[in-house]
Amino acid sequence: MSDVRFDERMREFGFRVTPQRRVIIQAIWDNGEHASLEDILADVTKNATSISPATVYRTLELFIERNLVVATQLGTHTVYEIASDHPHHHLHCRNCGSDQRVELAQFREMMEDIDQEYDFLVESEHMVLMGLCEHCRKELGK
Amino acid sequence: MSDVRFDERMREFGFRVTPQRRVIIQAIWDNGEHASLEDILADVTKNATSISPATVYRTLELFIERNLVVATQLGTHTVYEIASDHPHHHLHCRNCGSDQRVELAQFREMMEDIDQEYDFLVESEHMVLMGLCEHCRKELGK
DNA sequence: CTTTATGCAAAGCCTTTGCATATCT
DNA sequence: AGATATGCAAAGGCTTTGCATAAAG
Repeated sequence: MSDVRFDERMREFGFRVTPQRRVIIQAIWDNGEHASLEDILADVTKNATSISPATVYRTLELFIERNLVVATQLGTHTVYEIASDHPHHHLHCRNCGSDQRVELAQFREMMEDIDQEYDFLVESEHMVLMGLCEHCRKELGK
Repeated sequence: MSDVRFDERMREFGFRVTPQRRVIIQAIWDNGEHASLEDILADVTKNATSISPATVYRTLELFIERNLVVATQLGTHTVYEIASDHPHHHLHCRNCGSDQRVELAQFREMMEDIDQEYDFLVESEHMVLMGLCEHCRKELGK
C-alpha cells in the first residue's frame, strides 16, 4: 500500500491527514499488520521528529473507534492491524512469533455447530490461535 | 467446593494456607469462576480485614505459576478461574456477561483441520468465544 | 478563518518492590 | 525455630488529560 493510498483511506474515514498519522499507520503496516503498541511507539519515535506518545494513543483510539484499525488481543497484549474487508483469523506461533492469516471455513462450521447445540451466537470475528508453526514444531519436535 | 476443600487443594499444591489466600481463592470461586482482577480486588477488600493489593497480585502470580489458577484473556482484561482437570472453552455473552462452559468436539476437529491444511499446531486450550447467549440474542433480535 | 490535531508537562492508575513484621508449619 | 507470607509505603511504568500552540481543510 502506498502512502497515497493511506491518505485516501484516512480521508475516506473522514480524518485529517497529518504527518503523524501517516507515520503511525505506516508503522502498523510495516509490522506485518500485527503491531504491538510498543512496536508502534518505537517505530514512531524512531522515524519521526519525535511524535508525542499522547498523539499515538489518541490516534489509535480514534482509528479503532471508526474502524480504520482493528485491535486484537494476542495473549497478554493488544496488537493492531489495518482493517481489511476480508474476515480472517490468525495462527500465531508462540516460538518464532510469526503470524499467518487464514480464512477458516472450519471456523464457520464450528460457529454453526455452536449455534445449533447451544443457541449461542458467536461473534468473535477475528481470532488468534496460538501454537507452533510448521517450522517451529519440527524444531521443537512437536 | 467447601472451605476445607480449598485448604486441601492449596496444600496439595504445596502452598501455605493463610486467611488471605482463602479469601482470594474464594473470591475467584464466587465469581462463577470467571473473576476479573477488579472483581477479586473488590471482593477481597470487602470481605476481609483489608488485604493489601500487593498480596493479591503476588498470590495470583504464584497460583498461576503453579497451575492452581488459570488466567485467560477475555477481550481486554484477564479473568481468573480455578484450574480444573477438564479442558473446556467458554461462551461469553457480551450483553449479559453470562458465561457457559463447553467442551467442544468441533473445536478439536477444527484444530485437526488446521493441522492438516497448514501444518500448524494449535495450542490454545482454553478459549473464550464472545457473542450472544440464547436469551440475549432473542432480546436483541439477532 | 474555523476546526481539529499536536506537544508538553502534570496528573492518574495500576502494579511492583524492598523491607520490617507477622504468621504458618 | 525456621521458612514463608503480609502490609505498608515508596517507586515505577504506562496512559490519560488540560491547555496553549500549530496545522489542516
